[in-house]
Amino acid sequence: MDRFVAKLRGRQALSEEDEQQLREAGWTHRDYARHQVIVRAGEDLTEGHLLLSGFAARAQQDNAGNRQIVGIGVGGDLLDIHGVILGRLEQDIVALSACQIASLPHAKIKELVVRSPGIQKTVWLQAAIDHSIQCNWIQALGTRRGTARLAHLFCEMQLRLALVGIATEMGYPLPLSQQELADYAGMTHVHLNRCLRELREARLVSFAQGWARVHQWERLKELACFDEAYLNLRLIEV
Amino acid sequence: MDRFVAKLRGRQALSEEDEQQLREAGWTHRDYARHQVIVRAGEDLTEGHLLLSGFAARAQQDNAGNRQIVGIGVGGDLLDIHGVILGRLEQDIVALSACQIASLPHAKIKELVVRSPGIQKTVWLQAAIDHSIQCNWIQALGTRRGTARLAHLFCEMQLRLALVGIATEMGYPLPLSQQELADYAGMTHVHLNRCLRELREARLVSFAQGWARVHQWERLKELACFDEAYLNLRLIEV
DNA sequence: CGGACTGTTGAGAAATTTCAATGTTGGTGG
DNA sequence: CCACCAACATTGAAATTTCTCAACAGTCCG
Repeated sequence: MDRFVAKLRGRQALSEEDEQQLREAGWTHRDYARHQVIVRAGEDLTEGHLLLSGFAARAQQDNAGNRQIVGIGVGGDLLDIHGVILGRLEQDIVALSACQIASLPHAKIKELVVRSPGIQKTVWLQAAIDHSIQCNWIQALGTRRGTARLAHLFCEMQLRLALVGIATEMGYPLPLSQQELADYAGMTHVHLNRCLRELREARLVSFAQGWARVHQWERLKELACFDEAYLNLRLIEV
Repeated sequence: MDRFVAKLRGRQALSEEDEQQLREAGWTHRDYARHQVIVRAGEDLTEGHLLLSGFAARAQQDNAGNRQIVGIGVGGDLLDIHGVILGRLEQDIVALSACQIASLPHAKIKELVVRSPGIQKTVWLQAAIDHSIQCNWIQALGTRRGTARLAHLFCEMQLRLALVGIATEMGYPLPLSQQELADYAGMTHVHLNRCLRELREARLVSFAQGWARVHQWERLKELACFDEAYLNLRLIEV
């Protein structure tokens, strides 16, 4: 059942005992449809959410109604680590596709973390990688524009999804509308559309009907100034 | 000596015992001058760094040489929490002003965190707030431009510095050159200069010689669509 | 005094947004 | 099966923002 708990284990060298504890912690499984809200901003939060399959967005809205997607979660991601300590999130977490979610009460998470150094490390590691991804996205927003910014996005997704076996040589799913992608990339959907066309015509990446395909990895990386070190894809020893 | 350890305590309700443990953990004190590198990107990292006084920037550079400041640390901030688990950072941490730093070996940090739930909570809380700040900065970069983006920056700094008693009704220090501020705001220093002028002429904020002063807090907040909830300024119970 | 860094301004070029219109697709009910 | 509607995608053109290039003033320091 929980191939993603196993995935976490494989990546971060959890012991069998830790894995056992995780599996039997008493996860509640729930399915969400596209556009359903998984966690609502500002509401009291008593459970942590693990995304087993599908795509989820962390979206923030300001008083003026502008929406910014501040992060995208993919299979195997803990979606609201920081909610455990704060007891709420400032962002909505929204399903971008059909999602399978496993959730666990905060109390139980805290207990697991205290009891097992391996689990604690796993959680911290995910937090550290999330942080790293955000830093790099800030860099992309601040220093790159148009096509280069999008190139970064497609590079990052390619690697994150390859890690969990979702991206193949046929490309990968990325179930966002152009409007949603624009909310993530920090540009208007009109401009996004034109940038996508440029990338397509340069035969670097194509994106249509929620499916992305990288045609020229090296040149795309170059355009994006993409350095994958920040994703910490290789194992880290305890 | 450690008024900032005490500050952490005050804010997050550490027990006296925790505070005692923190104080006596064996911090190494070091002073840095403006522009000195405190942590270098990619190098092995064996200590965590607490900024006692001064300002520090997390700065990231890409192959093309573009520099982005992804965060600013102020007195009382743990600068490299995530380095504890990753063993290195992808960013340089650079002193923006004279800085007093207290550092502690990772092993000791891990030990403290395991031994004391209060300290663990303090560290997590800081990580969660850092995350929150980053999310909001991503939102600012993605949805606001020019003066509104800067307005957000000045609002945030006002509150973060007021919390540690640095911002008063006379304003607050912000020891960045316009070039550095531009590297943070994701715009050119030329454009930044013009935006600063606009803010000054609108009598919302003034910034000169490393000193910022907010003249019309409410109107500034409004321009920035600033909602301070994300800073979690109020206490959170254990 | 000269040199480096910082801040300021102007003007034209380029990127991006805004507004508006049109095409395309997929689903739903008749 | 078709008509129709609602998202979604695409394009054009003008307005606005931002960048680039270039020049110049101020300050600090050796």
